[in-house]
Amino acid sequence: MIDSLSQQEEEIPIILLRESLLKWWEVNGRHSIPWKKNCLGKTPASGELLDPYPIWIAEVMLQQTQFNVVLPFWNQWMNTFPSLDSLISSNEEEVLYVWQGLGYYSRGRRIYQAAIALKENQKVWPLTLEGWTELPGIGRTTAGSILSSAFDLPFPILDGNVKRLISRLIAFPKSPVKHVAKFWKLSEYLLDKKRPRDFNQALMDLGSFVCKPVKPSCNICPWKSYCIAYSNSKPILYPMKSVSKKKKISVVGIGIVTNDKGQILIDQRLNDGAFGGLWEFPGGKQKSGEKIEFTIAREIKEEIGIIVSVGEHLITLQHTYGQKKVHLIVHFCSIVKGEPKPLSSQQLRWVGVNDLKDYPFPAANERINSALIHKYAKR
DNA sequence: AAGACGGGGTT
DNA sequence: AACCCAGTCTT
Repeated sequence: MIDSLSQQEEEIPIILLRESLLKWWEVNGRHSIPWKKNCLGKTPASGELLDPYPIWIAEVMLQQTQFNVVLPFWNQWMNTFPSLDSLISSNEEEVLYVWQGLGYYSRGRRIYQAAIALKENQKVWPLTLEGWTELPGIGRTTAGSILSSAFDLPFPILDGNVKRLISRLIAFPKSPVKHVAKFWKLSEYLLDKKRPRDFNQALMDLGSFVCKPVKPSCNICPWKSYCIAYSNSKPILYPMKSVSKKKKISVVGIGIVTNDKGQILIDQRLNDGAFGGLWEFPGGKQKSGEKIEFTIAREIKEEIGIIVSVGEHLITLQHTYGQKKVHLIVHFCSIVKGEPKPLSSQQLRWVGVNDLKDYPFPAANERINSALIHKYAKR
């Protein structure tokens, strides 16, 4: 049972670790976080309750975004939506407007969805892990942060900082990603149950100021004398990475459906999901054993509800985005039967080749568009 | 170009 | 439960 604590780990000196960390934090931690002040603008006493609303907003903003980036957006947010009630009486569009520039817009959308859910729950703030995690956009780490920050309740956290700290502390020889259960147990085990708010913040501060991913400042680390990676080895080796899997190539068949006016059929993707709201030519992923012409016909039947015959090849291109490689194989098609319907997109449109430039396409499609323009110019 | 990252979705 | 994903930033 690798995910439970070994005897050796149960002997790690938690009392000394807690004491030394909190002592370090009192001098060197971040103590000017606006959402961690009470209504008098003071640092709260142990056990004192804080308003969860500003903390919730901050913690969601802090997902994959650094503190100094978040701060101005949080200020703007609190000016625009100072309370849960003001957020509820607003709408998604205004929320996204305030979110503009912060990235990961689904976070903003989920905050709004969660606000609506809270309203239906009589606007009572949850006091349990499940109560928070069932809200959109809140996983276990964010829930633990909110519960410990707002109510000083003893819930652990496990973000990248904590995974790195623990990996180094015990010189864990594998990727934490594969052993999250064990890391959750260790985070809970380490947590000072008498001062969860301060302790979790101290963990984060230690991770961002001292136990950094590169160039950790071990010489000033309060855990220097307890850290196995420091004493034995090189801290920089941890956390271990999981063996990188090679990115898989997917093959996508795309149809240029034309009508007798020489127009081309394009569709607008749904707003949520990949390339939300952008326009594309109909098509989709090739299934194993499928001929690409069949893929195109099948996808167009599923997405547009028409039967097409797949004709001349236009272009094949490769594109890499994120972790994925795609091969796009593009064929002309003509309608054999049926009336186009937007079965899995927002809308369809017949457009002339010269009007394609007026519609936003995913980057990979630009080369298809220029191939089309080229082709039509020669006719 | 490739990896890290927290929540969520899928299998 | 074990993966995989989208989107953004860092290396």
